[in-house]
Amino acid sequence: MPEGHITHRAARLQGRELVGHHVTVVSPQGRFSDSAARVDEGKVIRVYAYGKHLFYEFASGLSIHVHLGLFGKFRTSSAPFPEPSPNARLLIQTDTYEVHLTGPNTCELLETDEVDGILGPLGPDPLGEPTGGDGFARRLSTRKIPIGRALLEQKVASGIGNVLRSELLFLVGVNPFTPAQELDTETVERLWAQTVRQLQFGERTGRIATVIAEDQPASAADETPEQRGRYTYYRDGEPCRRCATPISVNKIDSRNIWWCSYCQQ
DNA sequence: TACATATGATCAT
DNA sequence: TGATCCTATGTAA
Repeated sequence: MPEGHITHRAARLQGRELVGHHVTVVSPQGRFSDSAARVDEGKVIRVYAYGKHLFYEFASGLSIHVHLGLFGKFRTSSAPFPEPSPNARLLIQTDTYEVHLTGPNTCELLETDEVDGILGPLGPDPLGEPTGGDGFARRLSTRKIPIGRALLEQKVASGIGNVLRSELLFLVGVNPFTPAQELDTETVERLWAQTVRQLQFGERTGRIATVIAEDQPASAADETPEQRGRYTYYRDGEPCRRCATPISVNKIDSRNIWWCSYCQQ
């Protein structure tokens, strides 16, 4: 589920319903109960995302910090509300709308300076700061590690996940194992521009889909949901949509990365 | 019933 | 590099 587009989309859609309202905050599962009680009946003044982090800011100055991790999911509903899962870590309700959160990596209550401590180390967010390309380039220029690894480091750019890193490197024609600092300026600029573009598209649609019309197969009936609309992700052994070379897969730091050995030399 | 797997990140060694 | 945390789902046994 969660790359940067998901948190930004969640912040936009949930913020529309929650900001300005006094909300009920509880933790059906129990592990966030003490914190929930401290903001229960409080007024939400802002819901925002930075990279993969999402914050609900209350008039009291306290903020709920959520990071979905690999398993976290939001479910939102209008009244009448469904029965909450007993695993729900967090449940936020107005009279007419609710946010239901399961499986987050992080769900904690923070003071303002603690929020700053979370945001401080993060690299530019392509959705929050589309003009952050210079900062992105600066951070890459000192890294000897493979670009495929650097893209997942949230201090390089915040919001890129495992789907997008494979797709981005295909779109700019770069081999994932190229040392980050060896990329030329023009390539890094194209990489940033694609990151902004793809995350913006994902924010609007709720899904990372990178394939342009002329590369789109006539029938996608035999494609899995993971493969659909993507050049490389989960397509190992399948023909490249541009050159028909079978897509390769390898591990970088125990996570799969897919690429085309012809288009990305 | 058990196991594998997943768009993440941290901490210990 | 490996262990660990978090949840849901699909497939194997």
